[in-house]
Amino acid sequence: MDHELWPSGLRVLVIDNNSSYLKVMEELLIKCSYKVTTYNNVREAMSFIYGNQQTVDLIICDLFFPTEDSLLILQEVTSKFDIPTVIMSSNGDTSTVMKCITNGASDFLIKPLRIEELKNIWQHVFRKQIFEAEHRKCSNAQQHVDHQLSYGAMGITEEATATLDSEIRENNGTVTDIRDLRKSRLSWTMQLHRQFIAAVNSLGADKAVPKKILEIMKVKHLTREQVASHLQKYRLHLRNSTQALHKDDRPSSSGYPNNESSILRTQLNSSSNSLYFDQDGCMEITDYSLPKDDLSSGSECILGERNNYSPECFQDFRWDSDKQGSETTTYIWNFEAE
DNA sequence: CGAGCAATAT
DNA sequence: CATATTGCTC
Repeated sequence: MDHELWPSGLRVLVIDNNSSYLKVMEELLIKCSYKVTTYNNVREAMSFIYGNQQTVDLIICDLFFPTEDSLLILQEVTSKFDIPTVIMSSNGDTSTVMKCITNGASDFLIKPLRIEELKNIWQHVFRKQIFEAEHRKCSNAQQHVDHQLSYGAMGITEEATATLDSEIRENNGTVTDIRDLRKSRLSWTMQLHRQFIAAVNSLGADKAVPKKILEIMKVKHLTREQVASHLQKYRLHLRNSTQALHKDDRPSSSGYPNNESSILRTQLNSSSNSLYFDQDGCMEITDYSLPKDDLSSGSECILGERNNYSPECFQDFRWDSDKQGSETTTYIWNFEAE
């Protein structure tokens, strides 16, 4: 699969009462570098979904014999959890397909599935994201514009994807969801890192463990492993910088006291080539912001308007480093360096 | 199970 | 390069 641009790790839940076909599906999906969970039993699958709503990106479900029951399940899943659901069946007559689609299915696939079809399946959750983002944008600022036409059929591609990550992931400058199907790996932006730091600080240096940090951050689709990895790096850099500051009174070799210069040097090093860690992450100053953590999970738009409704505003925000070609991950750092 | 750490992989 | 994963100890 393509390296950075493939949504690997997309979490797919497959339901089919035929266990051997489940196995086939699993292999195919793994070849697409998705994460797969399979169930041959609807009840178990449903209880899994109930317990892991935030953990399932897409459901692929066989059309079971009592078609009506399948449709009920379909309705429940799509309405209650808002998880895109694909129906597969060996019987592809039009009325069945129609029923599935009208009951909320994102797609209908004829049963001996080829891997090509599964490769493209992520688009359904991607679409959902885009529509949510667009919808939010409309309800935010504009009351009545003729949207229907504005993003009718395929207008989705260019503009919507360009604004997707900021629209989807940020709410008042607070990151609430990191999922971005164009990228396989998470990028720790300043915002996200600040929330991480806020969580660490509010817990206290000793009690800051990945699981609790994750809870406090309240960022959808962020995993404990990702937090752990970041925490590990964070502590490493923390250790390095304090270590450097400390051994600084004993200059390395020559008879100079040279204190300040080495401090400056270490600070320069850490701020230029690497990260945001020292900027607001310095733990020596411990409780620099205990209170304003979002204990109120709501995080509503109190300030109401961000002026980003029209393309013109974006141009104002454009950095000169903003050459379209380059990847999204990098220019964030330019932003931070300033 | 999960934290923490280093090595290793992508 | 930053992030993810693995393997190990506690």
